[in-house]
Amino acid sequence: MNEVKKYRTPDGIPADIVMFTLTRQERKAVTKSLPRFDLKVMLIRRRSWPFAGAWALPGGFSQENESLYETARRELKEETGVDGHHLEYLGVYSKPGRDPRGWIISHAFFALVEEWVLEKRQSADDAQEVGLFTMQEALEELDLAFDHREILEDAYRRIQAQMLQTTIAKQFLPPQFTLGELYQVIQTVVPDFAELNFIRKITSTRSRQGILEEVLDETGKPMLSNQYSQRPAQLYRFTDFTPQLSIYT
Amino acid sequence: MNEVKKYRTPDGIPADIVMFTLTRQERKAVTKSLPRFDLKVMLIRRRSWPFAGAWALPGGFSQENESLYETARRELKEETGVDGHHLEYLGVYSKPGRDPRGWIISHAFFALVEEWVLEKRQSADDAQEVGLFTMQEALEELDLAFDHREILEDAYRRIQAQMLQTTIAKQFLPPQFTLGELYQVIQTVVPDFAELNFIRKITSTRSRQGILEEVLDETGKPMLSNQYSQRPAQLYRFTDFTPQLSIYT
DNA sequence: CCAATAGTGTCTGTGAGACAGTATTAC
DNA sequence: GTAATACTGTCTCACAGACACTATTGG
Repeated sequence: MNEVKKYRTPDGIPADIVMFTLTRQERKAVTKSLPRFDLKVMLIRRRSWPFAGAWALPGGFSQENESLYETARRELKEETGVDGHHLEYLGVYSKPGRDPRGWIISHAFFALVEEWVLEKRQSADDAQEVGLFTMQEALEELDLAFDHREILEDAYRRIQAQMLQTTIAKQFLPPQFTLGELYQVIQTVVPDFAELNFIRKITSTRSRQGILEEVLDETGKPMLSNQYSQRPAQLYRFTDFTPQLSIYT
Repeated sequence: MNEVKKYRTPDGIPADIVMFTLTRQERKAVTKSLPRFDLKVMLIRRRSWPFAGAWALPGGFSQENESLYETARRELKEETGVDGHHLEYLGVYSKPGRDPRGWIISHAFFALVEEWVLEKRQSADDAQEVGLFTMQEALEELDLAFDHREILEDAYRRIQAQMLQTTIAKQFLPPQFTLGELYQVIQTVVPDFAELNFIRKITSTRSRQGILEEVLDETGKPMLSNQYSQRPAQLYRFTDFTPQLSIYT
């Protein structure tokens, strides 16, 4: 471990960011109805070699005076104009030959961003072509630059696992929400998720001392919302509690 | 992304490996008894600057023609003399100043290794001082080099989560094992784990179509073992099934 | 018989899963 | 009334949790 500098060192250490957002679908319903969403990812079109013209994940090189998380945070802020988003490390991509420019080891992060942030970015930036794509479009119809398809696949798997095992759903929800909204968000990210008795289970005794709690108003009465339904629905919020999952219990 | 080589680049990209093993405790019981284990980690004592004399995780620098996983695999094989162990990526450690030698970004992995492999290594290598330490010793009593204490803490958390959420327990078990053995392994890694009705739950109807299956002999009769108990116990093996955990179900 | 592990019996309460039915309210 | 969502009723079966009890067998 003390032969530093005798060997060849990498040519660059970028951080690439998978920026997820939920976009709201247009719905033509005669009465109020629950929003439906699409999970989308932000990509930028490369203008120069290599992979000129291909879509790629936004990213940038790390500098000596910052950690990789700080690199990612800086890039995310540069891309969105907003700070404070959920940003999480995904992994390292270091396969030889992954970047024709040389020995370049990329660190992937994923971020959860509100729709309006990316839309603003999309319209504001005339220097760079920016696009929002569904997972299917990005994974099956585009030829992404570098190994970004692999990164995106990993990120997709990760966000799906996180959606079911953690409370990151809150990143896509207002502080208070109805169970219908929560269900829509989960289903958007994990289409296979189907729980017939979702309300039952999430409000059952065990879960009641759990991840969600009812929102009460000043007088202690349950707070309702009829934003998405005729019949008002109970508002919930996430607690600080994160359950420990186990396959053995 | 096309300004490569104009900027300063890192001075080295090592992979550091947290090598976990279970060591068998001596037990003085009058009859056959279940083995008790300690979770231990392998450290090596540094001989040169920086942190000369301090204990550190084994590791080595990545080369241009290999991915970081391959670096880790190579280092693991060099350290143990054995290939094919469970080896998993843990994360990147890139805080500025973490290594006085320069801009050095480390990638941590953790590996699960059998006790005998490390014991052989320990006695065979007279060039390097090698030690096996319990988590408590390593985290509370030693001053580890670099940020290796932080890495070790992360690895400990990770292996505990993995032990409960995946079937890596099988890495510490023979292909066929009794439920008592499995319970000991889980409890060694996750001391908080306590399930009064462990056998009940793991063999209940739902779990029966689950992660474990009974081992049968050629004639279809259940296979038993009395290695650790007077009364023979049913042998089990892990299936290929890995359940999807969710906080919403 | 004893020690040590490997189970089973039993009881209560609660959840899972399926699906029908009722509630609410803007339009 | 209708549409859309938000629940509640009801039923069966299985599991969770607690703890006592029986089973096995080498020494």
